[in-house]
Amino acid sequence: MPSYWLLKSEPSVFSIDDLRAAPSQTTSWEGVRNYQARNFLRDAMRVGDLAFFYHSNAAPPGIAGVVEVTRAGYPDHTAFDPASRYYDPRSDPAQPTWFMVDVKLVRAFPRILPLEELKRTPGLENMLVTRRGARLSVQPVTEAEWRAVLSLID
DNA sequence: GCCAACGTTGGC
DNA sequence: GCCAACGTTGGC
Repeated sequence: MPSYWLLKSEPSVFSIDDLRAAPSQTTSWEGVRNYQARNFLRDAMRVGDLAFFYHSNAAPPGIAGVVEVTRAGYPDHTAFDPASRYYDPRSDPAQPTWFMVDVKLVRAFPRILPLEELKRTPGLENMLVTRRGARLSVQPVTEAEWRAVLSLID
């Protein structure tokens, strides 16, 4: 059984359209610099897991589609690159602090599912992304929540 | 652009 | 180990 996740990205940085245009519609999910989110990337996400692609800092913010994990956690090399916006000199290549996964586009929704709609959907009251102040950029999603979200589209 | 909520840092 | 200060996230 796959596990379910939600991955946040600012579309001005990397949107679902950018993923659609990427080679093999696949990208590395780099730049996560939060320990709780890192732990999910490093320890929990498995090949075949599915994730919602969430547009944060967008108008409107919301879920844009679905991606699949195609490579499990491995060191985020952007932390070692001084030219990268994600550079972290404290991450030691011999014992990396930060990790990433690879994800491939499964589907872009025909419309963005706005956060506001998620918030008033029965069954999503406890979904992390609908909770105020939930800043975590990699979030677990329950199977019931996963289905409830998809029922808004399909 | 504002600002509340949150995570991290660092002095003690 | 506490906690105030600071920086960041992200909705609005």
